[in-house]
Amino acid sequence: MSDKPTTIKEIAKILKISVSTVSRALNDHSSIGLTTKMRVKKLASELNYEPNQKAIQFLHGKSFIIGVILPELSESFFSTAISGIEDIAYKRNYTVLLAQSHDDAEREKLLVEKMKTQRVDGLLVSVSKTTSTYEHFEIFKRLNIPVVFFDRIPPIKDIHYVASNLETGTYEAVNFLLKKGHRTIGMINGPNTLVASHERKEGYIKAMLSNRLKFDPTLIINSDLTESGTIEVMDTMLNHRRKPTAIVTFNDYVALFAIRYTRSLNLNGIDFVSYANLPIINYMDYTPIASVEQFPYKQGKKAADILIDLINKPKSESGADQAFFNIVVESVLVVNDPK
Amino acid sequence: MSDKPTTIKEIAKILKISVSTVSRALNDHSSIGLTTKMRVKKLASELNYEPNQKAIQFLHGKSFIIGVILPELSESFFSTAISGIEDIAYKRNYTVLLAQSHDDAEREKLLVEKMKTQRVDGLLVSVSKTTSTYEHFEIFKRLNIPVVFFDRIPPIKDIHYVASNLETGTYEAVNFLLKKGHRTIGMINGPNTLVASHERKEGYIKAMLSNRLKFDPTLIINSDLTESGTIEVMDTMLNHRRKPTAIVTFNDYVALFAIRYTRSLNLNGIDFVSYANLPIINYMDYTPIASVEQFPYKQGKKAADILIDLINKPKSESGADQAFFNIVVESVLVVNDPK
DNA sequence: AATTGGTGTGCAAACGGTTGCGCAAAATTA
DNA sequence: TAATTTTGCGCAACCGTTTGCACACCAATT
Repeated sequence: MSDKPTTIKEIAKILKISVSTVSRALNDHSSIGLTTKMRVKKLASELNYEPNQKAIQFLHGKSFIIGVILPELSESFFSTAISGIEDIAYKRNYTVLLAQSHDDAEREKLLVEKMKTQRVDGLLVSVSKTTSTYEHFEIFKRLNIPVVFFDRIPPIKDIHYVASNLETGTYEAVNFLLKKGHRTIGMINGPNTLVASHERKEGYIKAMLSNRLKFDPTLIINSDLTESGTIEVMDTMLNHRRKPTAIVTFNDYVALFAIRYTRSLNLNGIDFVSYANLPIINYMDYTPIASVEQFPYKQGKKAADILIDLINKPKSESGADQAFFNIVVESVLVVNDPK
Repeated sequence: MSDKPTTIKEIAKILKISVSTVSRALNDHSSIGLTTKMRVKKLASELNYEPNQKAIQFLHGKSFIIGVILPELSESFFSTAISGIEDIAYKRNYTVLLAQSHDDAEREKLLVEKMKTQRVDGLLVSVSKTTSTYEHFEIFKRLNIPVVFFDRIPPIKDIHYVASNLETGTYEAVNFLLKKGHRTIGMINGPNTLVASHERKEGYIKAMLSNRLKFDPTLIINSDLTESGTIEVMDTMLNHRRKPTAIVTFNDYVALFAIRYTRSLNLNGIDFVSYANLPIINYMDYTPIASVEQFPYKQGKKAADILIDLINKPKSESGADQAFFNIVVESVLVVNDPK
C-alpha cells in the first residue's frame, strides 16, 4: 500500500492550505481556527500521518535518547540495573541506546564515539575494568552533554556519579554476625586495587571496634576471586589459630566456592554472609545466611533520573557554577529466610 | 569553551569556500583538489568538527538504530540474548535501542509506538506473555521497516523469526538418559498453552520410540512451574507405580525445586536433566547431570544479523515476493562436567 | 585557432518540520 | 462609518548535510 510515510506537505497540498498551518493545527496552536484544526487532524489520522522524528530532532537538537555503556550486559548486576534505567527512561519519555564494552577499554572508547555520533542527549556509564584513561569522556563535557557514572566510577574529579557504599552493608553484616554470637569472623576480601575492597574492610573494622572488640587484620585475607584462590584462602582460614566461625565473602561466587569447599571437607557450622549479585542463590540448598544488597535496580533508576534531570536543567551560564551529583546508595544487609 | 558544535558552514566561511566543497572534501570526493582537501581536513580536526548525525539521518532517512523489545531485561536468557544482539549490532555499525515490556501487552504496544517514533531502522521483538493481539506490529509492515521476532514468537503468518526448537534437545536428553541405562524417565512439563511444552513432549516421545520403548503418557506431568506445583508433581512421580529413575524438568528453576525436594526426603539416585536458563546452576552442589542448551547468545546474534540483512536488502518491488526468514536454532544437550 | 576534456569549485534544491512576522478579513469598538 | 483589534492563515527562513548540475579555468588534442 503506502510506501513512503505521509508528510505534512501532502496534507497541506490536499487541503490546499500551507504547511505551517498544518503544523500548527497538529500542535494545537492557538492561532488556528477550530474547523481547520479538525480538518487537518482528521486527514492526518486517515493518512496515518506520523511526524518524522528525525526531522524534529534535527531541527531542535534533541533526540530523547540516553546512551548507556556497561561492561557486560549478561551479568546479573548490570542487567538488573539496565532494567531500572529503562524503567525510568520509559517513564520520562526517553529511550535507551545500549552498548556493552565487554570490559575492553578500546571498545569502550569506540562506543563513546558512537554515542556521540548518535547525538544522545545524555550518557550513563559504568566503566570497563581495563579503562585507565578517561579523556574519551571529555568530548561530552565539551559538547555540554551530561554524563553520569554509575557503580564503576572513574577516579577523577568533577563528575556525576551514583555508586553504592559497601562499608555500611559490611558493617551491618559483621554486626549481625557478632549479635549472633560469633567472635571470630573471617573475611575473604578482593584485590586491594578495588575501591570496594577497602570499603568492605572499613566496614568490618568499624563493626569490630564499635563492639569493643579487637580488630585482627590476619582474619581479612585478600583473594583473586577465582575458585582456586578461594580454596587457598579457605585453607589459610581453617588453619588459622583462631578458626573463624563465620566468614564474609567478597561476592556470591566466592561464597559458593567457599561453601562448597567446606562441605567437601564435611565441615559444618560456619555461617557465611555474602554480597548479593546472583538472584539464583536464594534457590539453593546451602546459601549464605545473609547478603549485603547493593540495589542495582535502584541504582540504575537513580542514575537515570539524575541524568535526565541534568539533560533538562537549563544550562549553567558560564559552566562555572556546576554542581556535581555524587549519590551514594547505601548497601544494606538482608537476612535470608531460612528455608 | 566551545558551546555549540562546529558545523560545515563555519568551516566553509573560515576557508572562504562553499559548504559543498567542504562536504565533499570531508567525504573524500574525487572531484576535490588535494590541497583543498587537506586544508579542510586540517581545520575540521582543529575545530573538533563532528558531522551532525541527526541532520544526516534526517537527510536520507536512516538512523542506524535497531529497536529491541524484550519481556524482561534482568532475566538471564534475555540479557544474554541482548549481549549477542549488541555484539552483532556493534560489528555491523548499528546501535541498539532497548526497551522492556515487563510482560505487559499494553506497555509493549506503547513501546512499539515509541520505536516507530524514534524511526528505528528495524525491530527485534520477543513478545510479552500477555500479548494476544498483534496489530501493533502491522504499522512497521506498512512503513516497510523489517521486524524480526525472536524466541517468543507470535502465532501468526508471514513473519520473520528466530526461535529454538526444543524437540531435538529433548530427544537428545532422553536418549542420553536411556543410554545411561534409565528405563523409567519422568518429565515435568510446562502448561499445554506453551509451544515449548509440546516440543518437549514430542522430543520425549520420539526418543522413546526410536529406542523401541513404549511411551507411557502418565510419566509426563504438566506443572505450573511454581515451587509448590513442582513438589506436587514430584509427589505424584515418586508414588507412580513406575517410579522414575531420571527426570527431565521444564527449566532450571523447576529442577532446583525438584532436586531440593528429593534431597529433603533423603532420596538420592535420581538423575535430573534440565534446560539451561541459569548460568549459576553450574556452580551448585547438586545440579542436573545435563542441560538442554538453547543458545540465547547465538539466537540473539542470528536474529540481529537477519534483521540487519533485511534492513539493507533492496526493497522488494511490489512487496509481493517477500520471503520470510524462519530460523530454528536447534537446542542441544550439554552434559555437565561432574565436579 | 578552435574544439574537446578534464579538474576543481560553487549554486541551489532537498530532507520534514517549526516559528517569527506580516497581512487580510472579520469582529469589535468608538 | 471609520478606526481598531482580533482571528486565522501564509510566507519564508532555518536546522546541517548531501548531491545533481552548471561553470570557469587550464591543458591537450585536432
